[in-house]
Amino acid sequence: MKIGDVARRLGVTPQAVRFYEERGLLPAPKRADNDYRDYGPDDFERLRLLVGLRQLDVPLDAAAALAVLCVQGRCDDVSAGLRELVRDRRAEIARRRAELDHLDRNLRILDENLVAGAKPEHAIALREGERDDV
Amino acid sequence: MKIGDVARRLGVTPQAVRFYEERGLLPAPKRADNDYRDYGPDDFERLRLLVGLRQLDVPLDAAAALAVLCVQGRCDDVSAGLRELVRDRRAEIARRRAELDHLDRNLRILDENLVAGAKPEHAIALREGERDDV
DNA sequence: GCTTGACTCTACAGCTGCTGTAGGGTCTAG
DNA sequence: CTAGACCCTACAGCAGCTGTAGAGTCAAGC
Repeated sequence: MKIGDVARRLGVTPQAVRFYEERGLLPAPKRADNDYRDYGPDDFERLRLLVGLRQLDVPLDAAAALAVLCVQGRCDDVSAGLRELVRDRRAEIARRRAELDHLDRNLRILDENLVAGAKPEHAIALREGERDDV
Repeated sequence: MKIGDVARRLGVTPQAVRFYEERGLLPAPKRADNDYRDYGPDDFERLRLLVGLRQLDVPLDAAAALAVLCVQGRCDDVSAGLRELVRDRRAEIARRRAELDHLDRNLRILDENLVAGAKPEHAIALREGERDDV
């Protein structure tokens, strides 16, 4: 299979696939006579795992490490590592959600102040983190 | 005021402040005899606005543009631009929240599957965007 | 007067995870 | 034979900084 085919099937760009290879996160597939990359089922599977993990927002290096364990059939290690990773990811997501909520609240307050006629330079105050005048 | 002082008061690093200046988002302050940057009240105020807007996750260029209008006293323009920006930011936040929720749901499902003893390589499927096997 | 430590300066590399561009080669259909 | 869709490499760029190297400056304490 050519790079465009695997990329299409996995919903990524050919550049991304080359990028993974260049970073050593995927083994280089064999090349056809015209020097085109030629992906076999194993290559495809490994890339599929990598892409699937990336869609779960797993950092690239961790995703690659898990994918390699996976194709080596070391499922138990993978399972353990993966559950830990999932825990971390979900904690991070909770954190980011809280951040977004906080941000949204501040933006709402800013908007309300502006509607009420507050001058922008006063409405834009520093929030939490460092105080100044307020 | 020296760069470390303004940075501390605004809760950012001196490098960040230099970075803003280098990118033309802040005017270069005058220099003391020893070539240290010397920030006056106006410099400080402009930086304060910039930092405040950044804390609201306003993109750097937009934040800089608003800050300059602000210190020029064109409050009405600022107010209008700012309200529009706030609207965009909040929409973006809602979008990102939805993404995070989606992600968290998928991670939860993955975790449940792993707990139930599913093999990782099957549990890690591609979600929405491109189908494959599921 | 000397050292120590905390600051300042410039200039540039690196981070994440790709995307885009330039400048070429290759394959396929009409 | 040509047009268009693909493939190749190599490198620059994005956001918004952070970190590092190498050097100067300043205040306090001995």
